Amino acid sequence: MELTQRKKKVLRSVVDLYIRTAEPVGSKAITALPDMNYSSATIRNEMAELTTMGYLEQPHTSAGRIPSAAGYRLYVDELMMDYRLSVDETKSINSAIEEKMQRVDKMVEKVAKLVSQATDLPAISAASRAGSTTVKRFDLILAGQGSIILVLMLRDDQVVNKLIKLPLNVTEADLKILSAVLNAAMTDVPLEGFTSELMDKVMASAGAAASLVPVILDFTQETLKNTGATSVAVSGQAKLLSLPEYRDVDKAQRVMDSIDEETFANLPAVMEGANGTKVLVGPENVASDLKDSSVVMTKFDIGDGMQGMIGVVGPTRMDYAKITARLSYFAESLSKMFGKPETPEQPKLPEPPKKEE
Amino acid sequence: MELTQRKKKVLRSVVDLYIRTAEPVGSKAITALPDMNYSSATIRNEMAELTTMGYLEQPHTSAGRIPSAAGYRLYVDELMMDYRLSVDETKSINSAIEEKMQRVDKMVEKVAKLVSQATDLPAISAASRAGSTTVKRFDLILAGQGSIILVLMLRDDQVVNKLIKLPLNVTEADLKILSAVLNAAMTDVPLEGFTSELMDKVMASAGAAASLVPVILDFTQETLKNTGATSVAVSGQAKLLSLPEYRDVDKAQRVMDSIDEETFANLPAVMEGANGTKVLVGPENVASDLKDSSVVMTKFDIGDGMQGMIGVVGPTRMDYAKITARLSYFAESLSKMFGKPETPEQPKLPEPPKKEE
DNA sequence: CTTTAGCACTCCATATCCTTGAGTGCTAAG
DNA sequence: CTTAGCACTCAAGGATATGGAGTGCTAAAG
Repeated sequence: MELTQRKKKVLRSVVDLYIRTAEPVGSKAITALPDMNYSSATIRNEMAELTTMGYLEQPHTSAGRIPSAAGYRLYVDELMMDYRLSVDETKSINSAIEEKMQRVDKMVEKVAKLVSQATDLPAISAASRAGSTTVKRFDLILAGQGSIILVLMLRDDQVVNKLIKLPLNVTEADLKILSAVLNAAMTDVPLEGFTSELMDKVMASAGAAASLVPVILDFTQETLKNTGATSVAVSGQAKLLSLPEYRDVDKAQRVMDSIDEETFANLPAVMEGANGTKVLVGPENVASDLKDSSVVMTKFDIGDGMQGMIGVVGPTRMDYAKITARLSYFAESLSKMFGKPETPEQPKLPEPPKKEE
Repeated sequence: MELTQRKKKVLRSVVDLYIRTAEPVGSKAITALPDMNYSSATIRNEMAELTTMGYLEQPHTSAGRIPSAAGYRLYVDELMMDYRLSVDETKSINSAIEEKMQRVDKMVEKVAKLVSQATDLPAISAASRAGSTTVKRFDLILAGQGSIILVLMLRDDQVVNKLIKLPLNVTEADLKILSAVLNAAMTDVPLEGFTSELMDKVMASAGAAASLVPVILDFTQETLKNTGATSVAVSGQAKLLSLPEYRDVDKAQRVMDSIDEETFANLPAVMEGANGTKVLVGPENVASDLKDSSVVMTKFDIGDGMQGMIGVVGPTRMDYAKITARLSYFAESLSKMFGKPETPEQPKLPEPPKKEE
């Protein structure tokens, strides 16, 4: 059965009001709204039908109505009005983003904090490398007696290093040989390719510095493993506590516990395919403790083949329009910031001169 | 006025009981204790005196007593019995620590989580470099056209790197010259020494690769600045909510908000001088929102001239004996783990053979 | 056929009162 | 100095009343 225009209007009003007040909405409150030229009785009839249709619920006979999960779903998909960010909001989001962010996990942490501040809700932020990488280049630096610095440059131009200290006398020349061997044999080898035969082969031809090989390859494997990993950060859990739905400490705790890094470690997977912002209303959540909370999330681009995700957790009664708007804006700004290829301090590329400053 | 032996015993019992039950302790509960061969009336007299002396408090006339801040202080300083960790406890702490920890900030995060799990309280963990370091060695690696990897080895053997991409053709030879210049001029120079004269001088003698110099020195300064910074992590805030003193949501929120990274960023400073474990009881805390919570913290050694700190936040009624024991054990284990110079996979140092396994 | 005024009814929230019991302080006897 | 005894206090919890917001239904009006 299709919803009449008026039913939609009533439903939207109920959800809007409930989002604002967190109290069951009565027919009278609806009639008070501008643009609602019906008596409370009419609204009551409409609300009664919306209830039987499953979009509204009644906590008890003589209370107002609250939206059901289906009601929220419909609201999110069709009913809610676009929320336009105010200049102040975009400004504060922008200024928040402009802070310097250096390493990926620091960045993830910062972003989580910023999103939480911008939405006044607990936020999570994650970044993960799409596929696994390989090593593009090995370098070995002799750095004093018994100290060797291993520098790995990965396919995606990420560079990692490790200081190796061995009570072992190796010469510059030995290292040259070893690095040549490594570069010949182990570059472009994915993690799965680290077979013991291959490693033995390297070992055999490594020359004087052979005893370094195990350390080097261990570290390399470790690195390849890690760069595939997701880093996740959570911020602002305590914000839940100021919302009336989480006055119940136990509930709050359960929710806060499930907003843990692990629970969301696989969320980027959930985002797979979906583009734009995704909303999970109450029971649509997998984690049982989130069954009466909602999650809003968006992905963004970090460049270098990495994927980022930001999201917030809040009561099912959250201001979806506002929150999704802020989140999308955030994601867009972040994509703009990171998505581009890195070109820092470049001494002005020869570009067609433009007038705009 | 000195406390009699019996008063101390009573006070200790009250604190112990209150820690266990979180309920005001009555005279009868005390008499029920083993080793308390006095009637409730006697205990009442003692308790009355302890109250006038300021060690105990009465929520209202007809309630039992709870320890005052002064009471806790005395308890922590003199009264509490040493808590011996059970084998299970040390085991679980050890196994928790044994997980691999790689980078400093990852480590800090992990430790916070572990401590929180071990104590069932919100935990913070911080690490900071004592003084500022200098660069021990510059290396430049040519990694394809326009890509140069800068590798800095710091005084404390920490190694950092940065990939520099410039649309610029430099040769291996150019880099050799540049790195020689850098190593000659900029090693062992503290952050304050980065004067513009010095930097100009380097720039002048840098040869073909001069345009790299600003990027390199910027990054170097940035690095020196950062390594001095403290990294802090918090974990397990939600654990507060299961404690009766934080049933009051507002209070819980205030406390959780003040267990923020920033508030504790300067805590390592508080630990300055103090060695061993430090306990801040209720009003002894600076942050006003922590005035009725307590903080227990310990520092540990990370080696490389770094200082670490772990701490927990909880109700004033926390099991100080148990918590300090666990924390100290944690700190010791961490110190053992990090404090030593790193000597991995070392093929057995020649040591006087010992029988103990 | 739709809308609306009117009214009886429901039921939660809040306030009020009462009871119960743990715990105290004091006194007087051991 | 210790302890039994007793009157007193006061928070916590249960029971009961009351007010009010909101509903559903009916019947009249548009």
